[in-house]
Parts: sequence; structure tokens; C-alpha cells
Amino acid sequence: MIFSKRKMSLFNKVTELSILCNAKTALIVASPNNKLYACGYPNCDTVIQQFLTEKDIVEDSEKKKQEEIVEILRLEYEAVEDKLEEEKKNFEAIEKEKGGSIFPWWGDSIDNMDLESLEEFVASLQNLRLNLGSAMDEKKLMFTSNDQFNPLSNLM
Amino acid sequence: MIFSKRKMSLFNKVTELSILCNAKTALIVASPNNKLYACGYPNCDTVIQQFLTEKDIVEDSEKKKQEEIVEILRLEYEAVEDKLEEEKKNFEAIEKEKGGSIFPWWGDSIDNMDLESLEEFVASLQNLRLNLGSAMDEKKLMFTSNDQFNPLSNLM
DNA sequence: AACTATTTATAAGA
DNA sequence: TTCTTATAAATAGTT
Repeated sequence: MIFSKRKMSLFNKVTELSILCNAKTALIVASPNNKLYACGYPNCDTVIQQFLTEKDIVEDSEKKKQEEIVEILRLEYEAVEDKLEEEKKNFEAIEKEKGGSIFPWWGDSIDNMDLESLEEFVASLQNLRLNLGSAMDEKKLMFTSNDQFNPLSNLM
Repeated sequence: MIFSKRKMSLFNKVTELSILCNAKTALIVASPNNKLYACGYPNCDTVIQQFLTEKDIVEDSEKKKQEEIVEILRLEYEAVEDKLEEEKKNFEAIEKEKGGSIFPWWGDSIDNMDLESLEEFVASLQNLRLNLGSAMDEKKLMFTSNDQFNPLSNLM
């Protein structure tokens, strides 16, 4: 559900920006299964054409840095996600074993350690979004256009 | 500030989707002054290329309907915005004239009418975003890809 | 840019 | 899926 809901609200946001600010927009999203979704105002193709036409040939080094940081964040997130799954399985297995106990929350030290790990990972996951914003500020992650004659930093 | 703030949070949202869902994304925004902003994962160009490559030649009639509705909403919003500006000027002019009154809120009937108009317009503006979401549901406004072999409605 | 009141988005669960 | 609900974030207005 995460992907669908986020994608839908993203499309809504893009359309809001278009209507409220008279901004031309194009959004393309490829799902993890590689299905393509797109929207835009006045339509995606118009904006993509403008982008392709006005794009500089020179690569923007700041942009590359941004992309690298995002890639690192994504890999980190994937790793944390996997680890969390693993911990959940461990935890559930242990819970099942001691199901008959009168005080099931009085696990042995292994249980507690796993639970703590789990909570730690959950916290990591929950904090990812928050950290995204600050990480971008701190690391001067800015989304700029490729137009070197129209530096965009003043509007962002 | 509306444009800048919305644009920034939109870029954040797109990047979040990319990181959290491993979704490929491309977002292009042209400001009212026609400055171009873009971001994407792994980078805009990759996703745009994929979009251009996999795009059907056949136009999607649903998509055209969507675009028409959005265009209508935008024009309506612009009209309301203009009208509001006008009303604000009227209102302020009248307020200035009667500045010395002991009971300045006891305007004449013209004042009250203008104030009511103003409030009406403000309400229209404030309701636009809310109505956007429901309008899209009601009018079956869905953002679909152009890939007729991968109908996207099941994921939205 | 920072603060705050309000609205919206999100995730988890039913 | 859709609905609910608690929490977190986005937004607009203001300074």
C-alpha cells in the first residue's frame, strides 16, 4: 500500500501545484515492477519536450552529488528493511515457542536483545523520512535545473 | 512563497518515494516564470528515456479528459484569484475612507456586500484543494500510464 | 528564515 | 480493497 498511496498523493500534489501556481509539470513514476505512471500540466509531453530542449549538455556536478546521496540513502534503507524482516521472524519464532508461559513477556536475554534490535530498526525506519529533509539541508542537497544561465537556488 | 515551498516539498516527496519504494521517478517543474527544475531517481534522464521509449503512439482518451478537467480547474482558480484581488482592493479602499468612524465595522450596505463577496471568494479559494481530491474521484480522474498492456488502474 | 494554527498525508490495523 | 484513527508533515499566514 505504501507505493500506491504515496504515488497517488504525489500526483495530487503535482496537480495542485499546477493549478494553484500555474506551473508546468511532468511527473513520471515507475513502480518497483516497472509499470509506468505519468501525469503533467498542460501535459507531460509538452514539459518533457521543453526540458529536453533547454537542457544543457554539460552535466551539473551538484546534481550528480545529489543523486549519489539519494542512492546511498536508498541502499541503506533497503538494508535496514531486510534486517527488520529478519528480526521480526526471529522474534515471532521465539514468541511462538514460549507461548504457554504464564509471564510471556519475561523472555530470556536473547528475546530482549532481539526485541531491542527490532525496536531500534523500527525507529530507524520511522526516522528515515525525517532525516531526509535535514540530510538534504546539511549536505546541501539541492535539486537544481541544468540551466546554468538560470541558477535556481534563489527560488529554492 | 507558495510556489517555492510547494515545489520543495514535492521534490522531497518524490525522493522519498524513490528511496522508500525503490521507484524510479522523474519530476520536472517549470515555474510561472518558466524556469526549469528537475529531479529524479536514479536520474531524470533515465526515467524520461524509458517513458519516451515505452510510450504508446495511441493517445489515451482518459488522459485527455483528465487534462481538460485540470485545465478547467486552473482557469477557474485564476478567475477566482483575480476576483479576490479586486474585492480586496475595494474593501481596503472603503475601510480607509471610514477610518475615523467610532463603529468602523458598521459599514453601509455596500461595505457589507463587498465583505460578504470577499468571504465567499476566500472560501472558494480555501476549498479548491479539498475539492480537487473529490473532484478527481467523482469525475473518475485517474492518472494512468500510456501503456495499454499494463493497465494501471489496479494499482491506483 | 522561523513560528504557529490548521489541514493533509501516512501507516497500521480493522 | 476501503475505512478508521493516531501521528507526523505540509501549508499559509505572519513576523
